[in-house]
Amino acid sequence: MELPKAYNWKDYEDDIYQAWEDTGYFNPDNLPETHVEPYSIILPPPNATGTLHLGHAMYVIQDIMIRHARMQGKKALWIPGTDHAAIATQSKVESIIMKEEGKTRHDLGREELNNRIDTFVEGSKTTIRNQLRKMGFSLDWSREQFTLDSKLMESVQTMFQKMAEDGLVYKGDRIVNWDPKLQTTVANDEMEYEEKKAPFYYFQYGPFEIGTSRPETKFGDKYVVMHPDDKRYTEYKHGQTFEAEWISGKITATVIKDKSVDPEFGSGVMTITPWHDVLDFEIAERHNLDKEQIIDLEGKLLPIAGEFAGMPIEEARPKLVEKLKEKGLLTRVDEEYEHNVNVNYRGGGVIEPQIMKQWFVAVDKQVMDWNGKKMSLKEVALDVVKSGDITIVPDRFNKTYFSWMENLHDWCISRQLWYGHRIPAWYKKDDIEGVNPVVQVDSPGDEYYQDEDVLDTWFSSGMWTFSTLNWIEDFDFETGKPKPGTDLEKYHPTQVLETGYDILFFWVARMILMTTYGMKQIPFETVYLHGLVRDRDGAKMSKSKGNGIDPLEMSVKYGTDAVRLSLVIGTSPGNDQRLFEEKIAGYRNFINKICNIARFVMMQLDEVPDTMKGTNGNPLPIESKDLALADHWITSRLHTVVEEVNTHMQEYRFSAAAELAYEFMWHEFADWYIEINKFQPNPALSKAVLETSLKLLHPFVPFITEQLWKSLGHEDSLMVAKWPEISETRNDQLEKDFAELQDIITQVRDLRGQYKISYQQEFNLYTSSAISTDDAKVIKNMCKVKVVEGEMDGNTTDVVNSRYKFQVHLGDLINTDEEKQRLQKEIDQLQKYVTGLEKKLGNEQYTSNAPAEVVERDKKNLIEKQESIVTLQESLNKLG
RNA sequence: GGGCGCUUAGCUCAGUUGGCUAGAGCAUCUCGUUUACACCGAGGAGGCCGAGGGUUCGAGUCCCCCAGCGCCCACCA
Repeated sequence: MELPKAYNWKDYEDDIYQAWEDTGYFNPDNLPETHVEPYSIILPPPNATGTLHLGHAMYVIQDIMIRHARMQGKKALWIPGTDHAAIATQSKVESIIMKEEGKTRHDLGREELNNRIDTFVEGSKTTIRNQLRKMGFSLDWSREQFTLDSKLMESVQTMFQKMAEDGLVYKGDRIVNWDPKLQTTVANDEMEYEEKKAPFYYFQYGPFEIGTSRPETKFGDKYVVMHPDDKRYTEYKHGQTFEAEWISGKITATVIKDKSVDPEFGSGVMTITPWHDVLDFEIAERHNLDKEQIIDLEGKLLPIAGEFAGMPIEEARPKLVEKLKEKGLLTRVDEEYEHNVNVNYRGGGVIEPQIMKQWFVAVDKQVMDWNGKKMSLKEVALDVVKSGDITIVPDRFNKTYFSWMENLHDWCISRQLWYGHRIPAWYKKDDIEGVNPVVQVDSPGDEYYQDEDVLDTWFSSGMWTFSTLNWIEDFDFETGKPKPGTDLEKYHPTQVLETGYDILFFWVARMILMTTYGMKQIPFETVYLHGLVRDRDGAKMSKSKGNGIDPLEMSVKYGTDAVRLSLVIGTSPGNDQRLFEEKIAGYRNFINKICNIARFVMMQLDEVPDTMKGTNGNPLPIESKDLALADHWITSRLHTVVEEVNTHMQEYRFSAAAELAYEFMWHEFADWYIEINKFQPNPALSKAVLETSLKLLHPFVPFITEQLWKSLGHEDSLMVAKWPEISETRNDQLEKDFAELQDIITQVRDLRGQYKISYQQEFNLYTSSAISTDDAKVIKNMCKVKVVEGEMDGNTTDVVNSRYKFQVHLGDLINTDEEKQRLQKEIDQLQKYVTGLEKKLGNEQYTSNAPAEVVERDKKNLIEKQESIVTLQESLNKLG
């Protein structure tokens, strides 16, 4: 097949992807029978909120692992899917509706809103599917999943029911993070802090001075709390009461002593508002104090606030301060106070803690059977990582995982949204408070109504590795094991979870909790955490900043393969990377290089009889005795590279693996071997080396390698070609011999350049000892010099074992001053090195403690360099 | 307050269990278009591996300490 000089990915990529899909190999059921051992990865589902960004392009790591496993003859399964992302999706659609129609969700009603969201989500899913295809991901589309599909819906609700039966899910009064804007609770880790400057007020409260940045919560305060050891307040005893003039007249307040108060902060005394502050809530729980609601769910003050009732807090605050000031209770104000405001990171409002009835997962209740012990969810989650059943790459995240898991509190899983998995709890219609639920998937009857809330989206995502493998049907709840012969049995636990480190807590930790409970298995053997993709200045990419790089735009401009390589090379797990266009362009050049290498090889093949072309899939013809040094060398190098790439792949060092294959292909195969092939052709070997290189590169750059594979006449896809295995035939001596030859060539070229000898001129080259005719030919052609054979000692020697001494007689061409300087500099450098080596070798501790081969190498090195110095010194002397 | 990471060539970054005279890409400079490729080839210059201590025959790599940058968690009445 004829290939163009420059590779035009646009002409190939879509067709190649279509051809892959046509083979059916993305589905492991269709793989040849030789593929036996299961290997599975579940794609972390992108949110169905629109389009994919560059972060999602990091899925390429998973494609590399899957393609690698598939070529290794495993039954490789990679399941795609999308997440309904309840709060993110609902608020996105709500804001669209508000913008376009000026309506709220309450105007539409629950059913209509969900219909609108479904339509939106369908559109997103189509876009996402196309984007994933465009990136060349070998996903099994026949097993595609969506977190709200009916089977998954049933799985989630069944899980809820099971957990409720085991007492792991309960309903309770808890202080929760309430978002008055989106009208929902927010998980702790869904909040972010915004630093704000706000006045900090000090008020007289009975005999105490108290400080607050939130005076509007103080209406119901009737406790003052201080540290038990605070010497300033020893005269006040725990439980003692006192009278105080406050907002609406005299009140009776109680002294509480609690260690959670920091005596250094403010006056060391504070009043508490248990209903609207997490810490205050805990103090109130400890001492059994009354709790009173001050602010409603809309963020407005309740009747307890008297004349301020009904006001939003921002409005009430200054007015209340004014009133207290008039009463003479305001003692001072700190205008420069900086504090953090909690904000819903999903684009919601300022969080107002509230006490509400919510559903929780109990993480400390010991009801799980694990390794013959009763353990809690938390204990199991800690155990599986501590015991090494789950490995986190890079391992420094173990520490982060442990500290997070150890501090985990019961997890609030109910959300006041309309979109998502509705909680399968049912109340009698007269049970308005919702205190006696029946928990089951289906409605117990007409006299019941269902809980209004939906589940936190991490509850369903936490089940992702097994819910996507048809857990609801294929898990035998009687035996606690997957049914034999099912996907669930074959592919679970999955091999790897590959995701960004930013959701280690959000997601990875919850998957471990949910899976050890639901499957009695770990969800995955290895967690590979990649870094975040940033712009060239290290800033996070975001739409609002406009510094984002659209992966698809880059794919069109430089080809998908180039984008994929740029995301892999030069990166390491857990560390952020900076990506910019020039980097992608650099890899585009490499893709073009591969294409041209193949073109050269094919042109060469066309010029030789078919019998010399080698046959498809044959092992390298390394055994042949007729090979020239270059042939031996490239073969040996290839084996070395294969071995090292394999090690890198095994150790999850994808950057190193890709870089090595890249280096070999370009700077060894193309720059040296192919150059030599121009006058010493070996098309069969060229082809074999090319094919093995294509295999090594395929997981990284699947499109170009597949295209060339087909061009080389292969029927079946490169996807299922046999991955190159480690070979015994590498030969270090050969590699060294060739390195010497390279060195000679470099020297000669250098001299030729130095004395301005043009290609047309000839200059004679004498070697001081025998050199094989093959090598002489290589030198002659690579350097464009004439090799005078008459000066050799007659016969060619065995190329493999010959040693060279090399000397160039340049006669009149030499510019003595320059040459003297050059030689002297070189001698000085070498002398320095030799002195260092001698000192090293003179040290007995070194010679006896260092590995023998290292010492040996140093000794050999020393002799060589000493010889070089002598030679150089001779040359210098000759110049006078 | 607790924890983690980064600091290596002008820029972006690799560097595995300590062991060849510390690497790559881009940028730069010199030379070169002989039909695989100018999205190219040959070569050069450019580094007290953040500072300071320590362990070791030997440290970019391990330990301690410091500095700058970044991130996570907790707290902020």
